[in-house]
Amino acid sequence: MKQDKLDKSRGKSFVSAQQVAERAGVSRSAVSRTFTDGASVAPATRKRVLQAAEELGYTVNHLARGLIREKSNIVSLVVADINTPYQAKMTEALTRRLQAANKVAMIINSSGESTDVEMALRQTLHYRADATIVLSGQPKASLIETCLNNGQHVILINRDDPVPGPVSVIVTNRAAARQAFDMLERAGCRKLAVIASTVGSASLAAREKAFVAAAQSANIDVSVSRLGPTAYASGAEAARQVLSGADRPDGVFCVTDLLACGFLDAARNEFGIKIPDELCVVGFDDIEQAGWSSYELTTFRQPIEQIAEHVVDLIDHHTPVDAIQDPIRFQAEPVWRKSVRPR
Amino acid sequence: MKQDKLDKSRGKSFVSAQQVAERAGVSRSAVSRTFTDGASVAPATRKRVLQAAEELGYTVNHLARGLIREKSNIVSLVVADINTPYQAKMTEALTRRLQAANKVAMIINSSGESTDVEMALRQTLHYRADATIVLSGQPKASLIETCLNNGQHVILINRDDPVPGPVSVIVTNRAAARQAFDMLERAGCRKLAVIASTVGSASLAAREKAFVAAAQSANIDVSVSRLGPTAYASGAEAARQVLSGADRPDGVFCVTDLLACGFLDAARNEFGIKIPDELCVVGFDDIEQAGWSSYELTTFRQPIEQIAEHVVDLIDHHTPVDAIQDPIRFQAEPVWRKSVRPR
DNA sequence: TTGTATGCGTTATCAG
DNA sequence: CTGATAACGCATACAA
Repeated sequence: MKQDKLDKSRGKSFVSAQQVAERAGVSRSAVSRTFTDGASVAPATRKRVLQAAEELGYTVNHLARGLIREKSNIVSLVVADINTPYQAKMTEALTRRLQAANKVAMIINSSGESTDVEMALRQTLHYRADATIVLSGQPKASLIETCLNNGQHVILINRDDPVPGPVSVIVTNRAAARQAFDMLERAGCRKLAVIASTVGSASLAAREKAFVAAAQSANIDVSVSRLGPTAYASGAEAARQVLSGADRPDGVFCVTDLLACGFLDAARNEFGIKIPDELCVVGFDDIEQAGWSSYELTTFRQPIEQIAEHVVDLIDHHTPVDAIQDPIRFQAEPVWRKSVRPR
Repeated sequence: MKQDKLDKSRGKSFVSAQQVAERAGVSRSAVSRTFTDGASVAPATRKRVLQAAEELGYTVNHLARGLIREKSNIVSLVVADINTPYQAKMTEALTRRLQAANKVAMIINSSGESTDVEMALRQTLHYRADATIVLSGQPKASLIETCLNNGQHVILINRDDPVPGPVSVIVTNRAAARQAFDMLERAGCRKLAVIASTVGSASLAAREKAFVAAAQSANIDVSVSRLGPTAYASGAEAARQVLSGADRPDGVFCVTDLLACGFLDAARNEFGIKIPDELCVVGFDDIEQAGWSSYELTTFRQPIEQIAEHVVDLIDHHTPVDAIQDPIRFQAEPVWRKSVRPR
């Protein structure tokens, strides 16, 4: 008996409620009740159980608990480029708030191939996640439906696909892009360029199109460059192409801050262009680097904390919806720094 | 009967092996065997099961599987500043490789308070994670021991605490710091400064001390600044303090690239100092921004991919160790760019 | 190869 | 307030 307990405590294996019950001299149920919120258990019993648990190093097995409660408290985050400043920030906010709501984040790295997103969603199902938050990739509608059918909550962030079922949370891309045009137009820019990317999501495409539309309806010349992923190097490459031509643009809208940083660096260091005197640049996202003194980039801030808060709320209250939902929109606010001439 | 199946398939709830078995006209075990590697099942049966599963949208419940196999395939990652370039990169590499090894990463955000790390480790136990990888924070030895006692693998990355039990993976901080000194000394620097941080981990402290020791044994003057967390702003602030004095240093070792970026920006943009002509700067980590053309920072690269590969290997092979293990060391290689004068 | 029976660690239900 | 018992979904030893 005693021997058995000793073995267990050293035995490199998890302690069960049964063992705690034996040590405390109560039933399994008493132990269970001690660890479930709102269960009634006498203070004395509770105390004895708690002590036994402490001594044995007992921890409730959430795998088993999730099995019977049909609620795992796991939320999966499907994300591709966690190492990208924007995604990293979003991931940080989401995991922090999820944790505060007594949930835990399982992160699914869907980098690269198209099959990966599929695998990712599969994992989500394997572990019976209560919800899936998609930050990257374009999951097939059929897979989303599977998640939904299994009672999972599916939340799409900044991928405004016209898929019915999941809840979409997006930022006011079009309005912000129009505002970006206004900024540049008022700064006196008369020849514009927008730097987008080849792997653009719906959000990025929306920014690009809205900007172009605004420029065209104001009869101002615009060109569009897409040459590479949404990364620093692509922005620099775009600058090389766009700025080496005869008539350079005097105003540029980069669909992403990362692109803008690359563009700015190439423009200044390779072409010796003065920002914002000769060229104005507007970015999007307000990543940390946008505020660094080498960039001082005028951009649009995504309200990441608000988005994260809202998403976690959504999951917590779990309003199951059958109908097609309108996406929830958050305002992207302009952040004035020094890459655009004032007024 | 039939009605029941229909209800289940629409009923926003997960499908069980039982339901698949009924539809395929086989036993539960047949279904189970179809989905377990290396189990013997007739091709015909297998096919029928697979089809039924497909139709019903069945997915193996890894929670239940983990319960009986005593192996959840969950690995938890304890990390504080995921939004920091270095940690983000490491997290990306780890999650990607974990996934390739058929495991899934549960991320525990241990930002802020000291109790958080404790809570984090607790979560790790709740979900019966097979292993815990600690990237941030200083978990109490007692908690680590609890994890170990429960048969978990504990891996500490870049926190070379003298705790027996867990496996430590670290980078050759001291050697690299000495090399940093050599770089600066050969570049002709005669008055040095090291920029560290107030919340320094053991790794950061090791870099600082080794650099100072090297300088002192060569009879070269060194000062140490620690004013803030390991962040861009702290580096900039350090520059303001260090460079406003009468006799400025002509060589600086920043314990982290993030600090170095802040230092460089302040030095150039606020003091008009020419890098590397008037001042040489060396960083550590080789984050992406170190390669951006505004910085061109000479630094030391942490072999993140190698580390991640090794860590995942370690978890896969699960060599249980009772003895105190020597930390596994990886070489941090110098990356020459333009913030240090050549020769 | 297949099916039956048992157990994994929990919690919910129902008597007491 | 407490204890016995039946699920939860799955994998396996054993018998067929």
